[in-house]
Amino acid sequence: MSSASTAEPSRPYHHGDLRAALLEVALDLAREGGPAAVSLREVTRRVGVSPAAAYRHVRDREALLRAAAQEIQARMVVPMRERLASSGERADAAARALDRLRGVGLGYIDFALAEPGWFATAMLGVAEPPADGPAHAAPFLELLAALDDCVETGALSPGRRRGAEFSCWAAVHGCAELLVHGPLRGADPETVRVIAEKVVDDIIAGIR
Amino acid sequence: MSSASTAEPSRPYHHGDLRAALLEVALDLAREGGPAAVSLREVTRRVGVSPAAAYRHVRDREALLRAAAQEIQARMVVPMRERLASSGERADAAARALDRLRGVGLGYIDFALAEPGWFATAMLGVAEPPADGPAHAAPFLELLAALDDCVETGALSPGRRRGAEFSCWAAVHGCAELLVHGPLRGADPETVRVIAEKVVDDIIAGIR
DNA sequence: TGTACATCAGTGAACGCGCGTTCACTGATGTAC
DNA sequence: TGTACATCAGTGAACGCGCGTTCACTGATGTAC
Repeated sequence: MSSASTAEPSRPYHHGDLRAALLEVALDLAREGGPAAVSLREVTRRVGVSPAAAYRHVRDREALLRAAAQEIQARMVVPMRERLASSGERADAAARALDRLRGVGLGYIDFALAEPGWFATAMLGVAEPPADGPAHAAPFLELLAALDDCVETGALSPGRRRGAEFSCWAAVHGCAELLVHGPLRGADPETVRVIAEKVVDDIIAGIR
Repeated sequence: MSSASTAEPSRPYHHGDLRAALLEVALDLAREGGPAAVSLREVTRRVGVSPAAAYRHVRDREALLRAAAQEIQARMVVPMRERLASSGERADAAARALDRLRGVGLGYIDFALAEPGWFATAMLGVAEPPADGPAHAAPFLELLAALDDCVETGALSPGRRRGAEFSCWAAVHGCAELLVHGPLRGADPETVRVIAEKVVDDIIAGIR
């Protein structure tokens, strides 16, 4: 029992782990109303603590927001991989790599549609990656891996690899942004799915 | 002189045309700091009028912001056409149509990079088109025309026309968004230009 | 042409809101003897 | 094992900010006679 202090930085002082609680509520607020909805006053209010208490665990509002962004990025990767798993078994390694690339793109769009508040918040973390974290966002790393896989399996010629990550990211990100905020927001899921698949297929065709 | 009341709704009462002045200053503020920087108090302060005066000419803050968004959209079309004009004379009508399509995309990205505050503001007008304006934003109409031109000149098969506008818009919009807010913001103009051209060329290749 | 009147653009003050951040404090906890 | 002490997480109140919007008003203008 003397080894109670495990890997987590949780300290059962007064609250237990206020920092974790703040982050959790910040994620709730971001989910409901995007980054603008994350205020230190509302976060501390929901946790049941005075506003000033937050400053023992977080430099300022922006630091909390960036921590939330990083957490969201990590969660984004899950649906991007799930789609891969559901693509079934294919004999052709190149075809599998392309499926994976497609899944990464569609998973990105799915996430944006399912969690628009989180999606908008995650972008803040892309703009300002945390000093203690990776330079590239997790979803972007997922895309890089998928593209490299395409080259290795021969689905994408090495000559066409350069800059392909940006074209893919741009198309998929723009699609997500427009579906969430653009003139088609609120369209029926069927239509949305068709459009998302066309955008992803078009950009994959374009980089090859 | 009795026909002084021309087409414009300007009335030389106290200020002259306060509505126009409010809109102009709103555009200034949006240019400097994006939509969040457009507050009625700051707008009226700069015009030199009391905050309440604005309510004689504008329903509320959001209405002014939407008016600004529509004006920005109209201005966006200019660089999108300029690129077309500078593409020179080409014998092949199909090649000219593709040049035009390319110019529309690159002009869109150029505008976003040159005027990020305006660009962000313009998107609000896309989400909520004004009741008295067109259903589609001006830049989007420009894209539709360029694509139709491609079909007419044979640069794009009619079968591939459907949905192409969304793929193009998504790629170009995502590219702009990422160049302005993403990890590459602040990159040197040379790099930015290369990336923008690759994204545009990739998506055009993809829809054909 | 001159005067009385109606109109309504713009005023000034106030309402109530929420925010981020700071400060001296208090009181529960962990630790040293 | 028991007590004194140091630590520092959390408090409560306050600072100063800016915002959107409303209200009764005042005063310059256009118009009707």
